[in-house]
Amino acid sequence: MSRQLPQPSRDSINLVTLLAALADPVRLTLMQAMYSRTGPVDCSVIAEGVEVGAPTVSHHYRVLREAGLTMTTVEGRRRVVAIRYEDLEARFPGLLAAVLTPTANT
Amino acid sequence: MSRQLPQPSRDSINLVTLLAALADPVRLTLMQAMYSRTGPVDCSVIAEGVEVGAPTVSHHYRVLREAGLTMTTVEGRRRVVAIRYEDLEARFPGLLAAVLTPTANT
DNA sequence: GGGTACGTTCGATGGGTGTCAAAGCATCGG
DNA sequence: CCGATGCTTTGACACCCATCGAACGTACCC
Repeated sequence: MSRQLPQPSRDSINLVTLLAALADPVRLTLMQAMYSRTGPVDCSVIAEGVEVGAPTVSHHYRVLREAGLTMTTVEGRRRVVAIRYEDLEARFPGLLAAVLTPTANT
Repeated sequence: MSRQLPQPSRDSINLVTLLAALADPVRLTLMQAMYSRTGPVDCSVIAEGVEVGAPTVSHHYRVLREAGLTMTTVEGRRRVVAIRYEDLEARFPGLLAAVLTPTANT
């Protein structure tokens, strides 16, 4: 079956915490990879192209989830992750698009 | 006369650096205070309502400027600061509004 | 059950950062 | 010229954080 990892409620998402979560090269890369796909994706798929070890990737996924950016469900021994589009759009309209659109990169 | 403190060019503004600059309570407060006003404002006016010492405020202004968020000019012994609206809008459209609109707060 | 795969947690380490007190440095006013 | 003002710089301190190696848990499969 599928469990659901704990995450903050929509209303308790903090802007500073959210920005701090995005202000890291690895986490921003992960978010952009998720944003370019539609719907939930396997964690390991997203983590390709990231040059850090597995424990570090796990740490970053946790930070993203605890900041309210992502939603993680456990399916067997895999983790499936998805961006919380609706919650984030309701709370900070336009933020995701402004930060994650490919145009925004160098 | 009025000097102009050094700042990154529009094209060299880095998203991660920018997000890191915004991911601090004091700096976000300063940015929101500037955003609610129109045009350049005296630094000390903005810094009211911030509960840190003068050296710390100076440090935060520097971080904002070096991240490309603000523009500081020296007028006599005062500093005048302004958000770089056009550069930021050209580089990351919608970002300022998404982060600094009062709706975004708790 | 035993082995393998996938992810997490723990402990340690190195670097970065927010904060302040004290000192420094221009600038304005008398 | 001299004191006061406004802000910066320096040095120090405490704290947080990204990273890794090693060990730990589960879940799948033969």
